[in-house]
Amino acid sequence: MATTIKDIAKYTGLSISTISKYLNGGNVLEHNRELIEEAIQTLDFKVNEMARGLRTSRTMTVGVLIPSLENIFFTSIVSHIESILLKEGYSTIVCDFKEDPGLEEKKLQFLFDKMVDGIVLMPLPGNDNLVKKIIARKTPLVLIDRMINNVECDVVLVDNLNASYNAVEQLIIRGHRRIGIIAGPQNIYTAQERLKGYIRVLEDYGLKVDPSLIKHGDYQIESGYNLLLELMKVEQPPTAVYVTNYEMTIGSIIAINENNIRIPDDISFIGFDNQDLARIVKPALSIVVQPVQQIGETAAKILLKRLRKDQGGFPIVTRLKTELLIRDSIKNVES
Amino acid sequence: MATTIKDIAKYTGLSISTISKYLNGGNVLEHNRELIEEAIQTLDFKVNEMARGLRTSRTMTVGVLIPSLENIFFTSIVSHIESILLKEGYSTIVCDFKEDPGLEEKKLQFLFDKMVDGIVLMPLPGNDNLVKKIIARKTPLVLIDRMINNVECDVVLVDNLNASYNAVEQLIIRGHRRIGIIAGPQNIYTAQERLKGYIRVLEDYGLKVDPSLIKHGDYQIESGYNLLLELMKVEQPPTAVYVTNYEMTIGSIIAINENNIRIPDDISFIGFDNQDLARIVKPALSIVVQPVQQIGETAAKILLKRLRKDQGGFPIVTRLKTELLIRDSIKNVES
DNA sequence: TTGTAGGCGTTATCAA
DNA sequence: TTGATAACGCCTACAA
Repeated sequence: MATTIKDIAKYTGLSISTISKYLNGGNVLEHNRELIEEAIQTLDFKVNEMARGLRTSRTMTVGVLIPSLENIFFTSIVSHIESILLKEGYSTIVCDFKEDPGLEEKKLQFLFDKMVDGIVLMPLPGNDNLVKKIIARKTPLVLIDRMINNVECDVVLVDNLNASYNAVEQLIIRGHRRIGIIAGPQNIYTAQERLKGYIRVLEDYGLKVDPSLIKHGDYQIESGYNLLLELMKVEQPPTAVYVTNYEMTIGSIIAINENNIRIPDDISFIGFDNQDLARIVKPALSIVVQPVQQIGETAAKILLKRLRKDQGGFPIVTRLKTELLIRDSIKNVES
Repeated sequence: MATTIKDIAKYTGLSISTISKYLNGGNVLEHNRELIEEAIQTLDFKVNEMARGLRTSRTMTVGVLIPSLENIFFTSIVSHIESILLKEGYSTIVCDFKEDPGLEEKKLQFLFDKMVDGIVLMPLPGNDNLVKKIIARKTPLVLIDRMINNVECDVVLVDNLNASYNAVEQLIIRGHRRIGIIAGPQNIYTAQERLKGYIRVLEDYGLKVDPSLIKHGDYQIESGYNLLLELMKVEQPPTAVYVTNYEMTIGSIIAINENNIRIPDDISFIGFDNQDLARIVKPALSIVVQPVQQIGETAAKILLKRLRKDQGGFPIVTRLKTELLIRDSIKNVES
């Protein structure tokens, strides 16, 4: 049997309620404090979270809901969330919904049933009412990666617009005038932002935006593969291409390899997200790198703040900067 | 306020204990059964796991302890574990210990404090007493990826020996006689097995095992990089190399690219673990693929069995087969 | 088959 | 500051 408050009470000769008070930060005579601490040490006492939870209806548990556990971008964010929360005694229940909206709802219900104290969510598009549901239950919530329109909520974003802007700008500076983009789904927030950055920088530099150079994929490997080939078949093909997520970057690279397209001679290339990838591919890829650690830590810290009932600054919208790694996949074009 | 058994009792006019009995699979009059089910539906009743847990000292929670959350091999196993457990109402607390033995112990303690009902562990070498600790507490435990000597425990393994055997055999069949291996740490079980398979197949085919062609790395990218270059500098370099985990495969590929080594002309290559990688690299890589889904599902199912107090077949040692994908990275050597 | 009553380990209220 | 006591929601003898 595990030791309980009762045991501590016996050991110290104090009452249960005094021990409980001490445990929750109340004032206790110096002498008693020492006594209690000694008892806790020697008896190896740990509060029973379930009993406590039953009384306080707090579970010291938070749910993290992400689209997939087979995606390094997501899991490495989770990893950083988890280590922050753990320090405060919270355990993290990770659920993925395999990119399936139906599952998203189911898993959320699961988390509700488990009575998590808070939730970190990376929402799929179109499921905005899920977010509303969470908020309606007053469960503290931090969103990651995208905002929901007309809903006030703490959110950690990446500055996708400027990420694109800076990436494409480097291509322009190096003389490229026809630049293709493999963008994401039009209903996904991050995809919209990344596309906006592309368009804006072209406009800022007085270049025309050619719709035939804008391809919308679904963020999966296959569409990266197909769209890259489509781009190469355009009447006047681009001299450079910018791919806006990890999976499509992989797909594009596969297409490039299988079709003997040369980087950067046939096409200059900027990809997204994964540093290892950048080095594996030859020549070394230029990529936009997202600050996964910061994303995770920021989300966790905001959630902890809310868990403490601190509503300061609500809603906190954090926008983190990406990093642009320029490697050997970009060619200078003579003008 | 959430609805409780009490509410169901009121709604149905039955007593709390009858409801409870029903909930736990006891016999109830057909008429009452329907009544209760109706009440549960309309009042949207969910048992309070904390109250139940307080009584039964079960948390309906299992802990999964893996070396890292930034490794697709691990996280995709976790993903499959999680979806099986979820169906049975268990939530999964994932902890990673960032490849740090100190953390491993800490996180385990965390799981104990959270009173998880069971644990799935992928243990680091040398921390065998952790496993013993878990067993001593009688917490159901399933090991993944490696066994512990002199300890009886359910475990899900991959047939690493034959994985290596088959991979290297393909190289031999294609005429290779000097085959290098980038093996893992000598104290890691899987690494030992993979090396054994390499040695055995060489012996079976009457080839001599040349120690200068066996390099031990630490399963990290960097060592894959270094060791591949070392192998190429051996007096009589190998014509083929077999790399025994994902990270070192990446490292090797980077080294190959940066040094303009050609696959398969300069060297034939078989890597490990990641299917995407195989396609990204040009030419397409041959690789050993581990059955991540089976690993996860098997582990989860065994754990569930134990959670049900079913000790049948203890200890269950499952050994799963790998798959060998042969692609374009292997050259036929004329003899 | 159903109901009564006690207790799981904690927190919170109120007196002392 | 401390202590007695009543919940929190559920399960489980035991009695009816």
